[in-house]
Amino acid sequence: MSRYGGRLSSGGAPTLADVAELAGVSRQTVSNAVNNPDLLRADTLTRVQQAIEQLGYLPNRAARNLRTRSSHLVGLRIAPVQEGTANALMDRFVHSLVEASREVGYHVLLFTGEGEDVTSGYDDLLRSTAVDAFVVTDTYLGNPQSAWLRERRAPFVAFGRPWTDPGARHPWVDVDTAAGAHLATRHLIDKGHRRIAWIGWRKDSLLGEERRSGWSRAMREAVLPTTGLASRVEDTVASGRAAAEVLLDDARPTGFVCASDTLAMGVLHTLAERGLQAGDDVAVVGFDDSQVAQTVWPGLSSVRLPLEAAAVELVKALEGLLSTPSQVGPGLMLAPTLEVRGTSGPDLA
Amino acid sequence: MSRYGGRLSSGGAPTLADVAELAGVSRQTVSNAVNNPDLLRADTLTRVQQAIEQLGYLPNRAARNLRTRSSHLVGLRIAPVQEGTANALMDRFVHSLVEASREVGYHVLLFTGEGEDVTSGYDDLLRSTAVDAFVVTDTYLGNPQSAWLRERRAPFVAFGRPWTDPGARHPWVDVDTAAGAHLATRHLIDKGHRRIAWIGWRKDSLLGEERRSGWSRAMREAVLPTTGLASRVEDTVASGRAAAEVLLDDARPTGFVCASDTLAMGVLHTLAERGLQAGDDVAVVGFDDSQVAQTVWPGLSSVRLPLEAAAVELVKALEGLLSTPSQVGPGLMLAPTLEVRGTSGPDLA
DNA sequence: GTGAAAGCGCTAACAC
DNA sequence: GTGTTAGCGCTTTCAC
Repeated sequence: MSRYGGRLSSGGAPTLADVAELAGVSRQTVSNAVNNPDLLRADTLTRVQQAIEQLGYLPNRAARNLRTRSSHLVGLRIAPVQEGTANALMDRFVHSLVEASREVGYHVLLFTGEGEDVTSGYDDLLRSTAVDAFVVTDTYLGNPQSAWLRERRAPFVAFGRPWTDPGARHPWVDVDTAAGAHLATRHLIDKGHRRIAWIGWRKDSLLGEERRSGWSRAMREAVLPTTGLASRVEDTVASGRAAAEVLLDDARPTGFVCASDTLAMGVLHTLAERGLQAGDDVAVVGFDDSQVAQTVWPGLSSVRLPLEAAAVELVKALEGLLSTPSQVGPGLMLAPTLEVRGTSGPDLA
Repeated sequence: MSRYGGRLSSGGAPTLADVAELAGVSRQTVSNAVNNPDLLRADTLTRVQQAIEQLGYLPNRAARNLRTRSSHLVGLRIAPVQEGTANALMDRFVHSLVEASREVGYHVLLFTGEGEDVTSGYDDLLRSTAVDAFVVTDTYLGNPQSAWLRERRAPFVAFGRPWTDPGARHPWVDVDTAAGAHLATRHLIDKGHRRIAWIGWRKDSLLGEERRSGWSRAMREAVLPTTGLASRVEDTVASGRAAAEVLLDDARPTGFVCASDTLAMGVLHTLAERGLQAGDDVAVVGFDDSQVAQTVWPGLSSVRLPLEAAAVELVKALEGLLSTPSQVGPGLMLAPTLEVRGTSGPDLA
């Protein structure tokens, strides 16, 4: 990839015309060499490729974008960090999304919602043809962006199923978190626990209810009690701690399964305050496999979401969507795994 | 922002020509209305703006980019998440960077380094004119990208000072982490601690040595001993734990200041294993104010870097760089703060 | 298989 | 102040 020392057309980066001149062909042939190599005769192709190499030519994106009416950019809206929580799924997801996108010739463009109006960021990007498509990540109930994007015929794929949108036609990928909660609960049952509490989110969270169903199903299957063992609170450490206090006093569980690592950390607070050993005295399993779960003593067992795989699948769906828009990608449900750490404790006698 | 129902030129999004026709002016006048409004007469401007509003017109980016030879995109390389550590500075930084960029009309484009060759990702983006500039975040010693970018006359700003690059001409913003370590150490001294240990990084980390200097200066100023109280290890929880064990056995410190929350978590592991109460028995202060520090019991005191401010300053520098490239932005050093939590413990008697 | 012509939508430079 | 002209670098269409 040596730089050509000669005179270029505009003094700036080499263009198609520069390559064409050097190779002694027309501009069109160079374009074909780049985009449809099999259209050229072998020797012409070689000659053009040498010229490209020599000049260090790379197609100008703006020109290509203008001509092809596509930017090869996908938009991703990122939410602010929730300080004081363990919630940080985006890092892993974003990195994987960027890598997977690059492999199919796309780049990820970030934007933020301007305060209240979630759709404003999408609108600008869409109407100014800045991105070809979006990756939507927060599809929780009541979020208008899916329906909004559909109305505008904006191509998008979603991480998260269309919970209540019956008209949804877009490809989506989601994680079966009920299976995750089931996995976590089953894990504690297998260790000998009989009274396993659930700390989840408020009832209006469909995702929370789904996770809860995994716990209750596992308990039901094992013919274990659930009455008085469930709590629904906000997703904060303080709420998790308070819920754990009440549950420990009233229901005497020997294990906790939580809808998030944030809530699980709250449980660990309560245990620490009462001089109880997480793992030895009371088992705790969280959700999301956050860095917090990974680094806290003695290691917080946690359900790990396959974020990397989700991103890869989303990019696949995106590729299909943009190449053959007619084909409706079906939804894809991925299975989470369980990371077993110290707070699972030993097998009970 | 109502959508115009009428017939558009190409059946797609409205263009400058559509607006011009509707407003009864030339395309150039519409362009001026958008980019140099004060060039128009008030009534013309109003008429054009109404037409723009009516059509829901937004300039086509590709066309504008091609013409102005700028993409209004800045590239940011993101590294994979370091699993098993508490290190996750990027989330806060990226969000702030995206917001600050948007306010000056820029978007952030993400890319990843393809394995070994750190510069390859930059090269492609640069030569294909995909981005106008870069934000470089890992300026640690030996990282070739600053020098590489300078050679290619690629505009960039750096989060992190040019540690050893004497030829550096680019604007940069950094955090005075020596001041942070000093703050943390001083905090423990003020609480009555006399034997305060340091757990930092290996000697070849200039950043690690800088942080260490904050500790040693604070100790020296207070005429306190440092001999045998410092440890240099890798940035992992296990290393922090091992270092804490040795230090507790050999040097009997009552407090620890660590170069990262990851190392501090290692100290907490050792304390928990020995039945010692973090805060009450031994004080611990970390670095980075990670979510781990915020959620772990009883709260890990930690030095907080002003990442949001750093991002804002970088965007300012970027703006200056791209509008008046001649003006060399000087380096800017920001001061960290200390988040005091439970592991600081009570004041000693 | 290769080349010539046209034009994507916009803005810089100039004329009026 | 406003309109006209030209062209950014590329790809699509159609001759040859």
